Amino acid sequence: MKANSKVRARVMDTVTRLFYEQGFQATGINQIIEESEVAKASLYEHFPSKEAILQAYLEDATAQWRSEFEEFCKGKAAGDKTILALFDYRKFLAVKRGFKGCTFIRVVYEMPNLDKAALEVILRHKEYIRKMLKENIALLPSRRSPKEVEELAEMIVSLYEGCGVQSSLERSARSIDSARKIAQKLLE
Amino acid sequence: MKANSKVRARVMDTVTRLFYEQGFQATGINQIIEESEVAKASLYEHFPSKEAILQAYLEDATAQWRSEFEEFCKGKAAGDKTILALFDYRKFLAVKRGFKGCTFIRVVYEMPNLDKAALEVILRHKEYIRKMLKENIALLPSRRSPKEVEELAEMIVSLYEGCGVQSSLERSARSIDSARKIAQKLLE
DNA sequence: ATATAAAAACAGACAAGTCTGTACGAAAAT
DNA sequence: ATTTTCGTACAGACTTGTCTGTTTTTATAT
Repeated sequence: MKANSKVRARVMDTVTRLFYEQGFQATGINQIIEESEVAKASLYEHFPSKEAILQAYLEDATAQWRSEFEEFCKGKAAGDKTILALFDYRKFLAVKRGFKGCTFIRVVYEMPNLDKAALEVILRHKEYIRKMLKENIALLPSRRSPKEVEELAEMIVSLYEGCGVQSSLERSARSIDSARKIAQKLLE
Repeated sequence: MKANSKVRARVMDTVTRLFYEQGFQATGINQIIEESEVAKASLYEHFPSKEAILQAYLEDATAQWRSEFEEFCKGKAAGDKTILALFDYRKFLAVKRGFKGCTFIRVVYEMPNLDKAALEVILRHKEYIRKMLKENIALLPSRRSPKEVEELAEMIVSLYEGCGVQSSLERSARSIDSARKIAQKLLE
């Protein structure tokens, strides 16, 4: 009964909060066990190391992102509406969490020599977004060549990542709103 | 004779390398003094704390960035050529340093509760870039309203920051090349 | 339902090492 | 002669991870 244990869930809840607020390195094992209300021995029964916690966290967080985003898109038409929802979701998260930037880029930037497996999870996540963009761009009324689709997707990815960075510098949603408007124009 | 001391310069050279390669937190005082070939007492004679080293590093690095970028623009016409040089310089740096992203965003993302003074230095730097963009956009032959200038600058900032993030994920210059092309098109 | 066996979570001490920053007197440079 | 740099020992607090033994929970058998 290790898989559906409550220890794992409590640890994940805690690190989801702490890793985002403080960063991975600034969060110690002792703080994790204290705030999860879990014994140290129990934690190490579930995760062999702090690195393993990070790995599990990234897997959970990317999955959570996708499911919440898909929820966010419910009721929205495919095409431009879904693409714009990407910016709406980013804004929603940024406001909720105090403009500290993208969870995943944060990890990559904090640890330039990141574990290969961890980077893999993040790349897969970003690939999911890119694919979603391309599919939805292809659905738009104005017909575009594959090359044009590719280029527009690239541009929206840049806008998306760029406004995330910018909003964390300014600690405001201004750049996200702005990026959304620009994207809207590009999608016409 | 503290200002033109060699200790300060050697420490700055070392941390410029180490902070970028490993990150600030992962770089210890002991590693700094060892690789700078400086005694610990000497280091603390020049910098009251590790935080102070970070502050001096950010000031030096932003100043260095600007002077090197201006060197990079020498011989280039004002307007679109200068704006595109921003991407060329980013590519130059990214290739040279192994695609670990923007120096300054790295610091912001690594330490979400960064010192106010340190954040100030970074914001000033990013403001410098934005101002440079607006000035050069205004010089372009196709006349634009102030609002259009503002919006185009915003877009190029996003492209610039976005491709920096993207290139560090992919560990390649592809996204920088791509962003440059898109910028070129937008500037027509 | 109740007794028993097995699994899981517990609290906390401890090891072994890291970290930043201070203090000392000696050596070197100006 | 005065300032700077040096080497190094040290304090004190922190780090991750291990280990021990106890208590609680869960599953099974009667």
